[in-house]
Amino acid sequence: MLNHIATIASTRAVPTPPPSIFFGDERNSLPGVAMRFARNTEIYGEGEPAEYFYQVISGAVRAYKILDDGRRQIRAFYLPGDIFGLEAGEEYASSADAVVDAQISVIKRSSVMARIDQDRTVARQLWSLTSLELARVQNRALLLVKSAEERVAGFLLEMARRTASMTMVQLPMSRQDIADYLGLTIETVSRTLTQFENSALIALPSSRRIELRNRAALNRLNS
Amino acid sequence: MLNHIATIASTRAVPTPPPSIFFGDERNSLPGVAMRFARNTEIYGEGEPAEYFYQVISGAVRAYKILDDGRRQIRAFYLPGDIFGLEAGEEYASSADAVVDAQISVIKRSSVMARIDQDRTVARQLWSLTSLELARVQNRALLLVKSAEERVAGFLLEMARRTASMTMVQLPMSRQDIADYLGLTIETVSRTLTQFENSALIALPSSRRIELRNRAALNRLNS
DNA sequence: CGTGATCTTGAGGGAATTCAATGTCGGTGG
DNA sequence: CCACCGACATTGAATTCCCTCAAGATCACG
Repeated sequence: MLNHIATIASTRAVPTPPPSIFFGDERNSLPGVAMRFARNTEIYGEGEPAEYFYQVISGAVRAYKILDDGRRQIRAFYLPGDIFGLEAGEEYASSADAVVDAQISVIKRSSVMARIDQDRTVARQLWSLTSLELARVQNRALLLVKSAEERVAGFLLEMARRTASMTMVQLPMSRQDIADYLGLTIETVSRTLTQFENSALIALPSSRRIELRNRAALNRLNS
Repeated sequence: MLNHIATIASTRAVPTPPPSIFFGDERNSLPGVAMRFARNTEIYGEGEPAEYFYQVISGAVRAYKILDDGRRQIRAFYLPGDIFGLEAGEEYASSADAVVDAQISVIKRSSVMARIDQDRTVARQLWSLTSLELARVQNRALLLVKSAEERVAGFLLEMARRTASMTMVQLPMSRQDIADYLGLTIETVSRTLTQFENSALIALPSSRRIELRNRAALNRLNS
C-alpha cells in the first residue's frame, strides 16, 4: 500500500551479526546481493515462481496468506539473520513483505541449486533450514490451540528469545500484525497485554517496547 | 494403553498401492523392513534419537505432542503411502503411535544418509518430503484460525482427498482424535457433524463412515 | 497544533467449552 | 442367541472466553 521512499534507519538492535553468506562453508560461500525494501512493500507474492532465496540483514519481514474472505494469516516473522523464501516447489506458498524498512540479502535459487552437485553441504543445509522452518510452524500451530493469554505470553517469549534480549523486547510489528500471527483480534491482544501489565508480568514503556518483568510467570502461562 | 495382541486386518480400502521403496529411483532403491504395530502402540516418542524413517503400508498413524497440562495436540495423521519421522535433527519432535493396527515400513536413517553421497536424488527427496510436510502443517495452522464449521469441513475434505474417495470417507480415528487434531472439543466436533447431516451436507451411516453429499457447500465452508 | 494511524478501553453478544446425562455400537460371556 | 459391558458418540444446559461494535486515548508526523 504505502511505499515510503525514504529509507529509515532501523533502530532495533541487531542481536547477532547477520552472516553475509547464504550457503556453503566460509572458503566456498555463495554471497547474496543486498537490497532495500521500504516498509509495507512486497518482497514476493503467493504463487509467483520461487526464483530467489532471502536473508534478513536488518529490519523485519512477515510471510502471510490472505484468505478468500479477506482475513490475513501471518505465518512467520523473519528477523535479522533469518533465511526465508526457501521453497522446494516451484512457487512461493506465501506472500512476504517488509514490516519496517529492511535490508535483505537476495540470492538466485538456481545458483544455489547449481552448487548442490559440487558441494554436498548445500543440500544438507537446504534440508536443515526447511526442517527448522517446519519446527517453527509446528510451534505456532501449538500456540493456536491455546488460550489468548498463553498465545500472547508465548509470542513475547519467542520474540525475546529471537532478539536475544533478556528483558526488553522491541517489537517491529503492529498489534494488528501480532493479532494476525496469533489468530486473535487486535482488541484481545491489547487487553491481554494490559492484563499482563496489571499483573506485573510486563511493563509497557511504549506500545512497541515491552519489558518482561516476570519471565517465570510468562513461562508458566506458556505451559 | 491397550496393547491388542491379535492382529486385526485393516478393512479400510488402500487408495494407492503403497510403494515399497523409500528413496532413490527404481533401479537403486532402499527397501524398508515391514513391521506391525498394534492399535495404540507407540512407534516412537518425542525426544528419542531419530534413528529410523517410516512409511505407512496399511492402517493409520498419528503424530502428537502432549502439553504440560495433559492436553494432546495431534499434529498429523499418516495414511498408507505417507512417509513420516523424517527428522533433520537428532531427535523426534513429536511422538507417534498407531491409530489402528498398522503395517509400517521402517528404514534406518543412517543407511539413507549414507546413500546421500552416492545418489544425489536422495538429498533432493529428503528436502522435498520435508517441504511437503511443511506445507501440510501450514495448512493445518490455517485451519486452526477458522471457525469450528470450517475446521470440520476442511478436515473432511482433506480426508476425502487423501483417501482418494470421492464421496465415502472411512475414518480410522475417533472423535477425540479429530478434536485434538482440529483444536476443538469432542462435543463440538460431534455437534458440527450432526449439523452438517441436518443440512444434508453429509450422511453418517455409522460414526466412522461419512458420506459427502454436498462437496460444493463443504468447499464453500473451507473458504 | 492538527490530523490520521495506531492503540486502548468498554459494553454486549455469540461461538465454543464445560459439565452432565443419555444413546449407540461392538465384543464377550452367560 | 442375547444380554451385558465398556468404549465411544451424541445431545442438552449453563458458562466462559473471545469477538464485535463503538468510543476515546495516544502517538507520529506534517
